[in-house]
Amino acid sequence: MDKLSIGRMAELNHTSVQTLRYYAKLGLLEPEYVDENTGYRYYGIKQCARLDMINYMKYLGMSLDNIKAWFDTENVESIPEMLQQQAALIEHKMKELDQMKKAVQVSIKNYDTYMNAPEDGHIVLQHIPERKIYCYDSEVNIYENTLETYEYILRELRAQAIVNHLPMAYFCNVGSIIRQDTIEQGQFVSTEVFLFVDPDFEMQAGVEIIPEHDYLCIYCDSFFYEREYADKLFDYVHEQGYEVIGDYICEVVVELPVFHHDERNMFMKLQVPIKRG
Amino acid sequence: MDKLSIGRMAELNHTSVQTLRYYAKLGLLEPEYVDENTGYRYYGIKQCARLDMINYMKYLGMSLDNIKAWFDTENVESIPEMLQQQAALIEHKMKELDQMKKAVQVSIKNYDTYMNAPEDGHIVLQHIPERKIYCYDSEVNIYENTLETYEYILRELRAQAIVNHLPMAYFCNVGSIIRQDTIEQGQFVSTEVFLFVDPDFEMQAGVEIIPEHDYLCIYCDSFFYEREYADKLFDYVHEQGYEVIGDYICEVVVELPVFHHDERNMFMKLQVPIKRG
DNA sequence: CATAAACTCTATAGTAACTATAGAGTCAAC
DNA sequence: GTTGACTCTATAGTTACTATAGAGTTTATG
Repeated sequence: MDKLSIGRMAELNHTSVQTLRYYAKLGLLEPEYVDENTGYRYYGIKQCARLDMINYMKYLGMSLDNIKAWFDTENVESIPEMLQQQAALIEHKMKELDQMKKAVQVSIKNYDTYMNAPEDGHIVLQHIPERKIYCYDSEVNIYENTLETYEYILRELRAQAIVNHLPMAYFCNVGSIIRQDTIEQGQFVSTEVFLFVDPDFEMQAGVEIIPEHDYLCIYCDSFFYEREYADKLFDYVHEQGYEVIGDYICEVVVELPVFHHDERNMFMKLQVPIKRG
Repeated sequence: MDKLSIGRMAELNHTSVQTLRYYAKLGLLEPEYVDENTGYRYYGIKQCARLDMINYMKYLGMSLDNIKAWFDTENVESIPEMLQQQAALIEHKMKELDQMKKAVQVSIKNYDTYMNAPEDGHIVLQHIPERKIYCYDSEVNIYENTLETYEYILRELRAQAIVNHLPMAYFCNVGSIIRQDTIEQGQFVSTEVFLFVDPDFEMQAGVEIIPEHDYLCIYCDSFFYEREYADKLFDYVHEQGYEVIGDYICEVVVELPVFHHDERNMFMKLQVPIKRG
């Protein structure tokens, strides 16, 4: 008496008939009574308790397999431990999401920069606050070689970043750097690439701070024009009587998911810190 | 020249050969050159750019299908919009995780209460701070009927909670309530069940506050002994000359995932607010 | 009581983003 | 020329279900 058909049971518990059949198959929740002739499943109302527990454990992020194993052992003492594990798991997922959120925010900011960038080739003066980067020295001059070398160097930077457990999120904002002394020697040579990290990222080998400064900036939409545009930038610096007071940076603002033969399509912001000479 | 075998390409990009084959099959990243005779895939180093973009978009939470659709349209203008969508999605997931975290914390707290509970049948005086509950009146006396009726009433409470968009998280902490006036009439009758909600849960129909008070409490490990234990509690109240100053509450502290015939196995904390008479 | 509508059964395929395997063929080095 | 490492296709498995087909059962209505 008081047996519930599978449909009614599903309805009462806001689930589907298929789900109940699936649970029955897994041995997670077997109907109280099964008609031998028709194979019809009939549940007792008290079985809702077990279904509630399944749903609750599912909600805590456990897999059906785990839940079943749980029910099979019926070990009450280890409940707090498993709850602690779930708490840790949730904490971990939250951190991941936090990283993702940051990554998206950086991308939004960068696309905004891209959309509102001054005309290509136009030089602008801009105050840029302090930034933190994670640098990798490839010991190969980026500008002596092709886009292919650059790709290899980027792979190495990434490998380094992975080895040092930097979150994936940072990978959307890379750049290359030419040191002040190299520039002063009139050379356009760089062996270092970097990625921007959070201001609160811990200091360690490879991590350095780029101080706040006034920068002269020029935007450039192709890897192949960087040199040309940078020359223009430095010409301007000298023409206007500015003095270079730090490293030159080529920041990749966005990479556009539009490919010419699968090649990178980058939008870069070339920048050099200056003061009135 | 400079073609990468699938293994090398996988290695450079910290992914697996199968993944690359899978992407090729989906048309997401097709090798630059495929040997007609052997079917061997060969990639160009520049194709890493596309793979980077795939990984980045994946990291933002997009599906491969979406990514492909994206590449196929190559619509740069809608990038900010899609980034905003991803941001919203992440925000939503974070809220969900937050609820889960709360649920786990409540469970941890409850199991702690359970593990450290005074001896079964022992009466203790305890100060309990203000709590907020979401109440549902079934209009059926819980104590006149069986566990089965209780199950049905719980289903109704849950249905109500779902209609009112209460998060699932709250469902791990339910109880029933007997109003003060009913008790004063010497009746042990309740038609109301509830679930605890966050202190910051918005006030609405069904939500009420249980004020802070000193409570006499007794713990009980079976649905069937509630009446008996509650009697004991009230006897004690009178013996000791206390005065009941609010509603009686039967709080289900934990439900143990140990089933006798799939039945609920509850650990309850019966509590009545009092003052010195 | 007959019929129709609603329900249930089993079995199979599909979902997403891969991983794992078998069995056959290919490449690079010694 | 042989070995070992690599790659190919094709298939099955993963999770927690959903969807479907085709057959049988229960319930409501006339």
